[in-house]
Amino acid sequence: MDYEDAIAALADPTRRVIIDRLRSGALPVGAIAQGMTISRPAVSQHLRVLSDAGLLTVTPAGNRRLYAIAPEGVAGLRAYLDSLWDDAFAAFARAAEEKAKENNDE
Amino acid sequence: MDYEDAIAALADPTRRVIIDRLRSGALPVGAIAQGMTISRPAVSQHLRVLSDAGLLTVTPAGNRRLYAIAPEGVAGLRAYLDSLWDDAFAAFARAAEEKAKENNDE
DNA sequence: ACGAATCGTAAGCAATGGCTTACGGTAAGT
DNA sequence: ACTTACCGTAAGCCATTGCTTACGATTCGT
Repeated sequence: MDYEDAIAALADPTRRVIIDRLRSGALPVGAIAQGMTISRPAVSQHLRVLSDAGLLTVTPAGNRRLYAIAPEGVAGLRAYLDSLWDDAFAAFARAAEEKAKENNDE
Repeated sequence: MDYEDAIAALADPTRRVIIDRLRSGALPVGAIAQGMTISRPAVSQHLRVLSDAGLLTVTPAGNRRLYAIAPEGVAGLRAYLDSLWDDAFAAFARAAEEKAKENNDE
């Protein structure tokens, strides 16, 4: 859907670190910020960007808020890249064939 | 080469427009810049970023320089996203099962 | 050999983005 | 009820980035 926001969100290295920490499952903000060099509010801001991009889901659990990776958001990006790869490979193969024919002509 | 540079390069909307123009095959700089709102040097700068990220190949052809999408660069990004999707989906399924068991207990 | 075309690069400027500190708001513990 | 813990938001600062104009280098056409 909005793969554009998703790719912009994942372009930031810090946000990829956050995503990596959520690979094994949902975590509250404090646990995510734990051991990171930036402040907790900074992490919150990054989480906001990732959620807005559709890459994370938020589930309030009492005192805390659990963030988890949204598979659908990742799927959107995959669809874009798959389409891009199909076209890129087709164009590449076509160019290679073109070149082979050229070499044959001489 | 690095998927990190590749995703950062594709995060820019203007650079995605450039990539889209190369989907059907290689083009010289002038043809790419044709019809775009930004100046030709600006396009050159974007092409530089995309090449450095391993997303484009450059082949000098006499007076001009032909830019084409590098399938390998796109493949690197796909690998990262595939890995991310695998983990995200596994965590999602695990969480769903966890929740189902909870509902059973009461 | 000379002029035109194609393209990359440098310098400078305006805009965007990420970080920190400070603060407010809600839920849990006692 | 009061304190503590957890978290989001606002304001401000600094670095990065994307754009333009100006210039230099290389190649094609005549």
